[in-house]
Amino acid sequence: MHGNVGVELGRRVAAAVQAALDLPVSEQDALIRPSKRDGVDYQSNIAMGLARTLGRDPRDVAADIVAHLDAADIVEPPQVSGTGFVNLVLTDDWLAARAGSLLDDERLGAPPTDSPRRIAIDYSSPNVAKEMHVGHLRSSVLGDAISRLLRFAGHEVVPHNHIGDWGTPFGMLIEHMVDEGRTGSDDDASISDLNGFYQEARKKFDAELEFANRARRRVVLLQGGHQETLALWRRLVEASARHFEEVYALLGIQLTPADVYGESFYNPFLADVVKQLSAKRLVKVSGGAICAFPEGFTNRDGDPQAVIVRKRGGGYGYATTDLATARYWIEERGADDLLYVVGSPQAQHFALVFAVLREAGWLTGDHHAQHIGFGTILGQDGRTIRTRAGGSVKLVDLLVEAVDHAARIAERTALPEAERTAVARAVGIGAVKYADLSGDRRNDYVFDWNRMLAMTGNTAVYLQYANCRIRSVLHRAGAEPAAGTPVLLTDPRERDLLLRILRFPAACAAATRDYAPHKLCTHLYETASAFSAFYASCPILGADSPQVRDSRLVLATLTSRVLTLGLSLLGIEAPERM
RNA sequence: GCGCUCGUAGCUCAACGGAUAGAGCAUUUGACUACGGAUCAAAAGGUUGCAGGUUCGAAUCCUGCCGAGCGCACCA
Repeated sequence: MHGNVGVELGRRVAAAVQAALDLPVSEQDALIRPSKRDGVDYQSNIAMGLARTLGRDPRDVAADIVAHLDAADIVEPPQVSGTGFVNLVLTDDWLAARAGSLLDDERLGAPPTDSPRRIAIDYSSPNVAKEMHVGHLRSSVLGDAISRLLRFAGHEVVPHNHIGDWGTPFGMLIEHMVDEGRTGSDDDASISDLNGFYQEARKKFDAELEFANRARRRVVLLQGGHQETLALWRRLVEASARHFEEVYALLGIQLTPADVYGESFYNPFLADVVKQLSAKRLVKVSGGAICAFPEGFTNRDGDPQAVIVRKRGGGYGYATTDLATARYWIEERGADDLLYVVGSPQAQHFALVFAVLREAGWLTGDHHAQHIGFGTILGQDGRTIRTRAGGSVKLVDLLVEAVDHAARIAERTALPEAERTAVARAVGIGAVKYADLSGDRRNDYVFDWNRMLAMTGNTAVYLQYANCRIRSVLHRAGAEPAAGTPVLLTDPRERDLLLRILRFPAACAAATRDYAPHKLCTHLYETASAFSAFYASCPILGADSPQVRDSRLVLATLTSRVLTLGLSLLGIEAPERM
């Protein structure tokens, strides 16, 4: 019995098609869909398609399938309806038995994949010496949620944080450190205001020719491995790393210092990448630069689109780094798949890089490389979000503000101070992350405190609150129901809720397959809504009989576990009380 | 100019080629000494940007327009 109800039904229907029509079809071909018809749980849409190839009446084909369907242990006798739909209704007995068996299943019915892969995923990617800003929020939040989902599905996930720690800005920064005398070993704290330090250096770089020249020479020293320069560079990187860790801790992002593979890491491989591409005759010199011209891309003049792998002056750009990165993860680390959680504007860049990788043979048909693009966070004015002064919004400021907003909500609770602080954090951070995850990632969205902290509708707070109500009831009940407690479906809302709970595996699978956390969000919201309806009309502790009370405690327990597990897969906390 | 993404209720968003396109907010109307009302139930709200096409069936796939955003050689 497959944990995903739709998959199990698909197998049964596929077997029926085989038996009735002697046609080989897969469980996917069975086209099992949750039905919107009243009183129908699932439907199979397979008969209409088969009827065409068979030259038969779709209703007859459907009737044939139904006649051969071996699923009486799961569903009521199926009905053919409309133009050839097969309507499936799960039996109450089967539903109740499933509920009982989920009680001691940590995964709530979601089976691990039967084809686990090693997946290298690139997300977050902040820049050294620059404070993290809202521009890094979506990549961090989405990448983290997708990583958690993939790991839960049973894949080996290797995150790598591709930080910007190399290149021309570092000559400028290091030279500024020297000018300011911030070279002593006890000066680390003095670079804590990273943004300010960067801006000072930038200003000086633009204004003073002499400084600019020194900065350029310093880049050469850095890339040439000059010891003192490298030592200063490392101090910058370390100061930044501390800052990243603070933000990740506050935001609940799982990236650690061990996951950092910055641009500098790939530096030793760049020359060889160009050499190999050259040996494969995939590059030529154009305008003084060494370029690849992958098939099928044209630039604005209608000429082949260049991917510059070595710049005119001999330096390397980000395309080369990305090529080296991909090659490293595939060849050195044995990755099957490469995922990049990077904003949609980079779509063409990745298409070009993937094309070059395939032409070079580094990426083969066995590998799956995908750019997981996402839309921009907009301000109330519908433009890219900025501070009133026009600068980029610091991520820490944004998160602190989120926690402050949430603290105002938590103020009227009677919780002890320490717990209230933790709740404010869970609610505030959860609101920000959920706002980022609950819509299709491709869409831009407008950042709006009121909407993301709303206590009704599809928000993290609503889910967290629903869970707290359940936890409160369970706490009052004294003990959680034991595995094997019989479930009785005495009210339609109990059945609705249970059916929803049993669809959790399908929601997880869809969210994972499409790298679409919002599909899980939608499901959690529907689960919480179904619980609220159940809760409003089905007394749990005050149920008419001990049997019904215990049965409802099972439903409440399972609901709480769906919400808690689901939120955790999104990287969001579910407090006991709030 | 070429390419990519998007256009769904007043607003914010769902909908794996399937039946009568669904939620929330806002609006209107009901329900309660309430296991946490931060709730539930119901009404109203749509020519899915426009026009063709493919299909038994299209918001979804194809083509052309209209509109929005982004990208298209040495910043990453």
